[in-house]
Amino acid sequence: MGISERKERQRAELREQILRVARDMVVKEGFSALSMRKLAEAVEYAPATLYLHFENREAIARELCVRGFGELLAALEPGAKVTEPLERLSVMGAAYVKFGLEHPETYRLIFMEDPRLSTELFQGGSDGAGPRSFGLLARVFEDLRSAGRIADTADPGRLAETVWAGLHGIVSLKLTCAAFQTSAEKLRETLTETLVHGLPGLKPAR
Amino acid sequence: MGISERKERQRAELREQILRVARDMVVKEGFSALSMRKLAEAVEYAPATLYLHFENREAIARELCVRGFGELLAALEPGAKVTEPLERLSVMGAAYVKFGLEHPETYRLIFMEDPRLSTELFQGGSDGAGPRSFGLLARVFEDLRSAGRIADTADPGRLAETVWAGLHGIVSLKLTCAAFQTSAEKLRETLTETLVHGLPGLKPAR
DNA sequence: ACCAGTAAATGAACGGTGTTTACAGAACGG
DNA sequence: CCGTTCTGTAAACACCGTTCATTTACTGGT
Repeated sequence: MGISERKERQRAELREQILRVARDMVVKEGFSALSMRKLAEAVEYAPATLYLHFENREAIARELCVRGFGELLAALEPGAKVTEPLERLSVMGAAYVKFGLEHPETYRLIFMEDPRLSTELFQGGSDGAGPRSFGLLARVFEDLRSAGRIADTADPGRLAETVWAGLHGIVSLKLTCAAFQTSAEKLRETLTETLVHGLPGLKPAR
Repeated sequence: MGISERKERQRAELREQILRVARDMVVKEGFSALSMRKLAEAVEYAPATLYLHFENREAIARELCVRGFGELLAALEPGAKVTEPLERLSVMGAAYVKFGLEHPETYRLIFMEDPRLSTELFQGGSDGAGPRSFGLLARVFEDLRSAGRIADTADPGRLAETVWAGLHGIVSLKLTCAAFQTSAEKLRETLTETLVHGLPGLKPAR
């Protein structure tokens, strides 16, 4: 009875091929250039065939989102192993920014296009790539707190969200407003450094 | 010879009406819902007529961008009058975030769509809304430095870019990833507070 | 070996999109 | 009054995502 298995395999294979080609199109020319007709042409099937494997264009984009986020998570994981929390913050932040700049269209797809594309990434208890990667960042501050190195009143979750927002701001501004002069890496450095130590040499008003 | 002036006036009026209706469409349903045909229908002209007033759809979007940024600048200006620099940072930051959340589609158009839409905003010496509003933020740190309240070595421009990126990160994440739990205003507060004073009660590793 | 039934694939259509162009009409200056 | 200039448009072009009736291919059962 290996025959239906082969069919299942072929089905999965085509699905995979569609996603591969779709990914290429997005990476090369952005999400808006992902056309169902061109995609069908590229995989050498009729447009209607795509709808046997995906509900619609958005479903393809969602799948690309999930996989893209998986890559982002993978890019963050090495840095998460650094022991010293503040150094870890630095390394992971740099990895995040690097990923965003090296995969601009993937990053756009996940974080800058339609909210519907990314919602599923960020729900579901603590499994799911979204909460997982967020957890990696939050642990920096949990570790600092449990080591008594920051105030007990500090909220690790909120600090992590703040850092994430800052990193995202750097990447996404670089991707849309070429105007910013400072390099992304220097901005990232200033961000983490200043978030940790405050403004250099700050004195109160007198 | 008031006749050609009247024509000129009528021409400008139609142009303005097109922009008004286009703005409404964008504000209500987002940039992607801005259709030349629907726009033509709404102003009761044939689609081709729109091309007598704008080069193409993108040109309309660019104009909306410029005006939207003008509104943002106007929203920032009151806060820029606050004397105490750190309080000014707080007030302006809050105004920025408020603007982004209250005009999501305008904000998206300026900062999260095609880079081509916003490029012109950020060039041209120190005139232009882009550099002007950036200057407002940079002055916070210039003032701090010239008052001897932060280190001479601190770079006001870089600090301003960092803050801007952080604020933008907060707004744009709120607009695309509903996932984030903390409210935008609390994130903004944490961002500025922490950027100024560093992590609360930080002690070095021992 | 044939037949029924199922799954895969498609051609053609529907209703949209931005944009161009050839043409019509009105209004104006001389 | 005529010729030019400006305004406006219908029609077409080349796309787009999606649906559906129909055909094709194949497989399990007789």
